[in-house]
Amino acid sequence: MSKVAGRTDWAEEEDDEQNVALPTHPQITKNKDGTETIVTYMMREDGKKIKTTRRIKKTVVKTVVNHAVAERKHWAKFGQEAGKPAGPQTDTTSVAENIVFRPQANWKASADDKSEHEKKKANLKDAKIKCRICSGDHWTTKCPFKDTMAPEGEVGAGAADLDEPETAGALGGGGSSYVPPHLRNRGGATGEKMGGKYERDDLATLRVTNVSEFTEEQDLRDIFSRFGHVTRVFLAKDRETGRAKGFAFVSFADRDDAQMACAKVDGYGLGHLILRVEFAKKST
DNA sequence: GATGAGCGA
Repeated sequence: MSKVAGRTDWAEEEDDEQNVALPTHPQITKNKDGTETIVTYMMREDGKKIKTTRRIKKTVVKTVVNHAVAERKHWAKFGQEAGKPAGPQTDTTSVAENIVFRPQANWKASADDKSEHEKKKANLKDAKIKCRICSGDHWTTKCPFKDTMAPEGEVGAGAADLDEPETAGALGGGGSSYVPPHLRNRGGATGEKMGGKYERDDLATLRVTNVSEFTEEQDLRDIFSRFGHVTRVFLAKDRETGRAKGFAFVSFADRDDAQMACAKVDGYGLGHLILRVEFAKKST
């Protein structure tokens, strides 16, 4: 002990060959300088006794004690820890700094930002929307006549395609030049049901449900790509939180591969959940 | 249990 007192390090381990019964509780000695020396003994699996001496500096901290937690600390240990003394055992438990959750310091500001954003959005919504085809209060692209009529002052959609082949998609017509990626290049070699029933070529698309929120698109790609060429993986996520919503779409180049994957992956366990796979239906 | 997002006025 006197040897220990002169040391500057706070913890050390040393073997002890003594053949006496080991104390089951830590031996705590209060030192004059306000520190405490805690000596614990334990038996290692190979029969060696380990004596651990720790010298700690006590700081007075006012702590809010959760009574349920405090009470649990006195429960008898069970399982592999059965019979061990109270408190963390150094051979199985490492005690680390308590991690405290702190909301962002400027959370209020960011909340304000958001409401600003919402306001802007609302303003946009309130702004006058007038369909360029029928002058109704909807977007031109949403016009019920967009397939049959061109916006006022413009040539028909089909003719526009011929006149301006560089605009990747004025097809489907309807005014706005923007065409979302998945609708571009329609009229290519892919569409079997160009009659207009399918918004997207979903003939070889599987809907995967019961997907854990920890799953990523790559995980799904890894699973499905062994059945054939996966052309697209879409994992539905909440746009606000970024959390996976629990379902996904996986498209194959070949419908037969999709069929096989559907049969094989349905019921496959990913994470803690069991995947459910079926052919996708047209989205609403 | 859930059938994808995207622009624009």
